[in-house]
Amino acid sequence: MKGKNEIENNVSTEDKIKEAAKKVFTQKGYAATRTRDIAEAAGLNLALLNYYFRSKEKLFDIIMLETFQEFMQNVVSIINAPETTLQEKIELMVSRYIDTLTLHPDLPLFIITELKANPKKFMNKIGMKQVFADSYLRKQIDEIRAKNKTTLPYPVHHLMLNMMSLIVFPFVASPIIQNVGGIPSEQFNTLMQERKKLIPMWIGAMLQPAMVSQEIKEPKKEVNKKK
Amino acid sequence: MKGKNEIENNVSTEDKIKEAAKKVFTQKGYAATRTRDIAEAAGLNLALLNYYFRSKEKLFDIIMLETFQEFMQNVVSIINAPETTLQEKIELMVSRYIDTLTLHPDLPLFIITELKANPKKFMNKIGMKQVFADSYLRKQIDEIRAKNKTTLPYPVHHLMLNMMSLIVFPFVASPIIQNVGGIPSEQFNTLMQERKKLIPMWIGAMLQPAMVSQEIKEPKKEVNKKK
DNA sequence: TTTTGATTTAATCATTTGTTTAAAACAAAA
DNA sequence: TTTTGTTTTAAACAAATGATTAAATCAAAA
Repeated sequence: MKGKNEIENNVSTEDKIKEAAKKVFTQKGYAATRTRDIAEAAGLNLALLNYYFRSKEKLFDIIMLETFQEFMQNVVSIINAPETTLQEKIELMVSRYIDTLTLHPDLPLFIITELKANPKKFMNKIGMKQVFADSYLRKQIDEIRAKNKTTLPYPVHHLMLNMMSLIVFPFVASPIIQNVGGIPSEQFNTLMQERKKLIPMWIGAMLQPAMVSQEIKEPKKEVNKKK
Repeated sequence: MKGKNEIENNVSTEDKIKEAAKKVFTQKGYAATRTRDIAEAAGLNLALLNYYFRSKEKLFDIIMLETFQEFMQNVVSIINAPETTLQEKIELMVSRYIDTLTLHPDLPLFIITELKANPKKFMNKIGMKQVFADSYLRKQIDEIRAKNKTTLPYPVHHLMLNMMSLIVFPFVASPIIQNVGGIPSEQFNTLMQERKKLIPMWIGAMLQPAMVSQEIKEPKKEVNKKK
């Protein structure tokens, strides 16, 4: 026999709950969300959460895992494509991430916070160690270094770190940038769009042997200029 | 008359509470910390928190404000010094921030999370809008741009954004970097130390008119190379 | 020493919050 | 229509949690 809700408004209550849970959890974090918040956001009776998912924690684990995988999948398929050049890979990653984060700016802070709150719990279930080390992207970077007959004056890790920093941090820090830095949200989005072109350029520069020791050309400072 | 605790072990109970509160709050965030956690961390009776600070929230507000100001003070004094060159300012900021964050890696995530959870509350009390826009650093960057007879192909905001991203993000994302990226904590710290020299170099490169459109020199890709 | 006001403690309170339960509503099968 | 298994609801429970209280303790002043 079948319950009434297999298809209702085209979406099952189970999915309504997941949708609402994802919204509230990613916005406020596990500790700050009340099961009642989720029920209200879903427009459903509180008891349904436990009926479908047993407990707040089990529901959260599902959301957390799905969100994390969704977030990482973005990058995995790109960095392992054999048919794109390094330049293309970088441009693709930057562009796709900025689009994703513009739509879902809460994701990175959510993932980082919850992973930090409970590292052991998710570390295993995620099985994602070495994604970068074994990637095709990594192979291509090594190729560049060989071709240029130069060793970058720093471990490759910095490159990946820089790329993620330049892409993700502005979104993570947007509460500060917008409130403290006094940058309104439209201007913020414009800046992020500009970065689609700028970040690949900056990363490119970091791969140039020529820029090994850049110094800033600036007017000599005179101390006590004001006497 | 005087209570017994004016000086005890050289530190008042009020300060013990603040110290413990700062530790627990910055580590777990407001929502996830229990007043009992703080009392236990301080080795004090639970009721003392309310005796000295009235409520969890009032105690939190004090910690939050002090922490934020401490975090910002680092930068304010540096970027407004008239006697240092731009290059020196950048090196100083990078170096000091990396040292601070190595000692207190929880600070940025804490500040960002709590500011996001309650923007209105802290926005006003902080009075820190326009710190960058009015800074001496900003003036110096504009000088460089004039001197180089080039306009950077992007708004100045990106520079400050990049610097903060390159410095702060690795610490914010350290749960991912260490657990998912499989980088142990000693190697992580080594990387951060390396960045004291690298970040000023990278930022320097971003100020060069020459690097306006860097492209990566790489071997041409052949599709189906494995055929 | 006694007194006094501040500080600390153990116990308790009231509210919030995750979860359960028993009954009602429902939709499909018989 | 009646039966049956599923889904939903209102109500209640138990534990957690922030806050309060009244008594005990303490250190300095008288």
